Amino acid sequence: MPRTAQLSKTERAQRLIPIFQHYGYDGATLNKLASATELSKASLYHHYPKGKEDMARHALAYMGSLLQKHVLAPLSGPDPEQAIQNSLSGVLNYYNGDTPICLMNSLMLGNGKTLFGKAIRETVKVWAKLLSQNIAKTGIPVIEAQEISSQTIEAIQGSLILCRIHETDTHLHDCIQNARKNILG
Amino acid sequence: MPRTAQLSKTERAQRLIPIFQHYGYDGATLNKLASATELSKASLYHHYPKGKEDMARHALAYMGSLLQKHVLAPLSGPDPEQAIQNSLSGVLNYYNGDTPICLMNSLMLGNGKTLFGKAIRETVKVWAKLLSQNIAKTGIPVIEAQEISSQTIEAIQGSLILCRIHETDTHLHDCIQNARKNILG
DNA sequence: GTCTATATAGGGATAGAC
DNA sequence: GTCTATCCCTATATAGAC
Repeated sequence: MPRTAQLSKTERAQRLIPIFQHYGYDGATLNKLASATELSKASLYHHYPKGKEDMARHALAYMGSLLQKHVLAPLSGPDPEQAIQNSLSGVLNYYNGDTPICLMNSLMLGNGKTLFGKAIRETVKVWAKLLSQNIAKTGIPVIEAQEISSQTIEAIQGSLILCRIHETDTHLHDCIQNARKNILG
Repeated sequence: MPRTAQLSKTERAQRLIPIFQHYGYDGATLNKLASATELSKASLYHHYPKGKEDMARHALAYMGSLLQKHVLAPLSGPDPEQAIQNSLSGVLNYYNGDTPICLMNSLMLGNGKTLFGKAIRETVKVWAKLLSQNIAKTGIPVIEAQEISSQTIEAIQGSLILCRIHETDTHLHDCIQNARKNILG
């Protein structure tokens, strides 16, 4: 355990994330990022030599690790129905604010899309594939399982949009409830 | 018909919109907006005295008029099932690119959210209310109709996110197909 | 590893000629 | 109604002291 820095790498990522979520890549200024981390702009460059791009990359990587932990890893369990159940619950832990926001979505505009669009696309593909495989394992035809998987992820993303618009978390919770019903009966 | 300007107000709005859609409010620079309209930055200020805020406001207003025409007006028809059918078809006309993008969604970050968040929220509320009223008129209990309406708009927004990520329009078309089935059987 | 100070570019916005 | 030229400010990034 390094005892040198005031904030650990993880803690810094946790401070950077809300800025990118609320302002997007182009709207996230170094002044905002410096305030959030309680560092000077120059100090930020010590930790993130390539500047804002590095900061966003680390923020995205940290959220990627949380997605892995809460949403994707559960989909590798032995029992498909339990796996889906756990993964859907994990979605609520992954998107966990009063008004939950998807960092990947916030980074899909302007320079953010140019820099991270490909990585985000691949992440979403992995999620959709793992979910569809589990749905198929419950006895649903593969083609149909793929459709349900895709619709589920779309519903989650859509609910997050409405959460952002109405500044609430109810749409996401309702969405997960519906997903449970639709997939698991 | 004024024959003075090279581009009409509507034509200018049509040029500004893609910039705000792809870059968001903060990412849409005056240089990009000037290029898109084939005007100098100074000329833009003649048409939009308050600058970028005015440009985004006009872009949003123009898309609002299209939403009214394609999606909302049909919901005032006499036959609720036909109204829903026409409105869902209208959604495909409203979001009409190779990779359809929602301007309101692109403006829900950073300064865009500060400036237009309230107006966007009200627009979505109107849409949800009109849709739910029509669903209720088909004989579905009001509470349930509200849920279906909300879920439909969420599904549309979610499908647009996936269209943006995968650079396609298929998710939106599939979404509208499913909405037809879900609501109209 | 942190900071102040600074360099350089680009952003939004305006003046004023045509 | 359009433009060039300009202004001021902020944004990103770097230099170099501590």
